Amino acid sequence: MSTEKKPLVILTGPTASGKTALSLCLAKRIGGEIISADSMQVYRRMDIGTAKITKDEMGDIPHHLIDVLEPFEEFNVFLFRQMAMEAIEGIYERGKIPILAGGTGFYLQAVIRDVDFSETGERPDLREYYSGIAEKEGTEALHRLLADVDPEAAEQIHPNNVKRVIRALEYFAETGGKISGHNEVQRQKESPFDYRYFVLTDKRQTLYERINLRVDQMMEAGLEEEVRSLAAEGLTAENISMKGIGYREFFPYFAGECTLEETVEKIRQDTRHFAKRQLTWFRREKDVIWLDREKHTEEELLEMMLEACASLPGISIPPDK
RNA sequence: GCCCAGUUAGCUCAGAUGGUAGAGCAGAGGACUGAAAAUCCUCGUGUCUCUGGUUCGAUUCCGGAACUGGGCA
Repeated sequence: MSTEKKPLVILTGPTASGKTALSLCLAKRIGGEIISADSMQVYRRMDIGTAKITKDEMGDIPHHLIDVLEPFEEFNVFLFRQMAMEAIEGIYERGKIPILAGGTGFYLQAVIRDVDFSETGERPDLREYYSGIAEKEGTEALHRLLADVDPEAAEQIHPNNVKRVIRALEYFAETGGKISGHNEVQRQKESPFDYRYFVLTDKRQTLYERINLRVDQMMEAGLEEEVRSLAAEGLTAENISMKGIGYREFFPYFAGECTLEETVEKIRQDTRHFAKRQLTWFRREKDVIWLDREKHTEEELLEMMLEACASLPGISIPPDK
């Protein structure tokens, strides 16, 4: 038991698994504040498509990292980690427990494992240069460039995964070092937190049904209008915010390239695929506590969480009522 | 009732002048360390509708049946 580690609760799971509601219950019981670990809910005016929690639903539980950016602004892990760490510090000062809630596994990992991204930034010019090479000479040619400077990374990254090949090359150009080495160092790090990592899940079929239903509800709630007005602001498929599911699918429709029905079906498909990828990510994480809706009621799940959290440093869980 | 077309993987369809078949989508698994709701990798045996016939051998050719479209009455 390392006493200097700070308490941290993670509540995640695939999209539409019901994280939001559970996170509120938990926050109330353990005196927590919620930090959204979601790459899209940070954007203002993207409410329906991100299934963002409303002010009403929040009640008196403070929420962080929601509605903090304009949709044309960039966002990435580095920024997330920085903002999340600041929020966490503030929560400790208030004597509360931070609850990281959201479905972006990569972001969660950056905080839990204390991954340092500070030594290099983004170089749009380099990215453009390298993607030019990929286009003109082929992905294999680009991959060979990486093999020359960082054979380990080249071996780990598939030639077709141009985005990651570019990042590795960008890293080398910026620092003169190998990204494979950087990753190795970060992987060895011990977490600065005493954390409980909960993953909410359910039977695959149930999850998919819920996703389909939720997409319909989003459409009824006016998703199309939401995306239209964002597009009217000048946002295009190129903006990072518009890469979000439920947004990017509309652009071909606006351009007259497909029907609304096709668009909606595409959103359902993309969301299902996304949920599947999330599950793959969580399965790989160690130390996760699975909360299976197929086997337990919501009350039981909450009890399981409270029990697991009881041993966290500096926590006090008053009995219910 | 007659004529034509179709019936092949969960779906949409391709295909072999006869040697038991393959794409896309769906689905499944995986990777992931400054785009992560992103990006990328891997995985296809199914009574080729049924039934007779021809044939060494038929899902492929011929006959019949069923079903589904379309047309004519």
